Amino acid sequence: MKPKDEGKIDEIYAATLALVKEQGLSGITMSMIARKAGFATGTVYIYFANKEELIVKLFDKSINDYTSYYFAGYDPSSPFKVAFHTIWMNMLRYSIEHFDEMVFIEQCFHSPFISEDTRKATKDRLLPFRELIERGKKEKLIKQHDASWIMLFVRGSVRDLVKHCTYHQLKITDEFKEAMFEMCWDGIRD
Amino acid sequence: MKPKDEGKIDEIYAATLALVKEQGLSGITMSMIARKAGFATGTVYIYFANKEELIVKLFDKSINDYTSYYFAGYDPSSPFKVAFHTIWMNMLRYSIEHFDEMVFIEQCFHSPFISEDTRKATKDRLLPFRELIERGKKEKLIKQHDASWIMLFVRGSVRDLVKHCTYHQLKITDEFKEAMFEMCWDGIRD
DNA sequence: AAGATAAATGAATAAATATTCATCTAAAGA
DNA sequence: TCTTTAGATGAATATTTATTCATTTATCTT
Repeated sequence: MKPKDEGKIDEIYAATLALVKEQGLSGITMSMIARKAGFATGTVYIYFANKEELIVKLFDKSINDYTSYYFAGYDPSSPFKVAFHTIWMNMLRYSIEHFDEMVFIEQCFHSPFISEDTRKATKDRLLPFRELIERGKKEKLIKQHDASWIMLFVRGSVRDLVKHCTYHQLKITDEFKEAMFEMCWDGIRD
Repeated sequence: MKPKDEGKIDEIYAATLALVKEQGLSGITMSMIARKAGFATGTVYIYFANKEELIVKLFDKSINDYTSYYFAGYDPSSPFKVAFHTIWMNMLRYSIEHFDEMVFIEQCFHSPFISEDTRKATKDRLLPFRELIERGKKEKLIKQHDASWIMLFVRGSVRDLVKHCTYHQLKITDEFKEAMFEMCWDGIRD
């Protein structure tokens, strides 16, 4: 018998992400995905029962990717600013290297494919970040605001920044990264 | 003869925005829009030649709304921090009061309806904000970074923050607004 | 090398959606 | 009031898109 080529799943995912970045979730069809991945339309249905399953599985994978990126190399026992810097740079790196995933996740949040519950569950994934913020508050290094407010403040700026740079093909230099980090840090520090 | 009821256009717009917020641009159909607005499907085609025209016109209107909101009551001759505060609060107010428009604009940027050129033209609308930032740099009140970087930093945090509050039905108190403004300001000031 | 099995194909079919249009109102002007 | 005109309707049609399936192809097992 001929074995399933599991690598094809990743090619289908990649094609879908590329198309969503270009056209949005509303602009893509199963045959476009197949063509972009280099297969016949029917092949996609060997790996996914239907369009919804494809979207939902890709969403799960994307959420996993993004969480593991955020906390890569994060050592909770290191000094607060070091730990914060690690996570901040990880956020930036994720947004740059997985820009299409980020766009896809955002689009899914406003789509019939992803439920309210799934969206809320996603927040829990950021628990380690929340704990770090709480620690920073306890150590009196950052402002005593609600941790959610601080997380939003930090993540929001990272994301919009990467979007802008990607759309305008601006190079994200180390100087730029450090300038942005500095603004974030000055914003939250006590 | 029976006159066209131009008020219907706004009802169609409102229905479209509401649906896009719930379902995303991918999840809406012309008959859904008509039903939500309380008309027959065909009625929508009296006011708009087709779906694309509806989306594009609503996009234009939304972009106009958002620019006029941003600069409402803005007096370029007032002290820098006052002027900045005005625009910042306007951004926040727009994001809150026209949340669905904001979501719609974002979705349009990744859709087949809006061209690359249109997207880029949108940036020019923020020229007065850019000029204000340049002035702040000249007066040595804020950091000497590229104005784009500072604009991104400011807008990104406002938007993500409103999204979060809307999704979680959190009340946006005056205390919250001031805390967020303070973080932004501390982030950019020299 | 031959048989068996499941993947791959893409044209055919089903389902969903956009758009039209014959018919029916409602308002304006005579 | 009557006529005229254009808006409103929603069922019918056209178009697009998802999904299936008979056929072909590739790989594994013996």
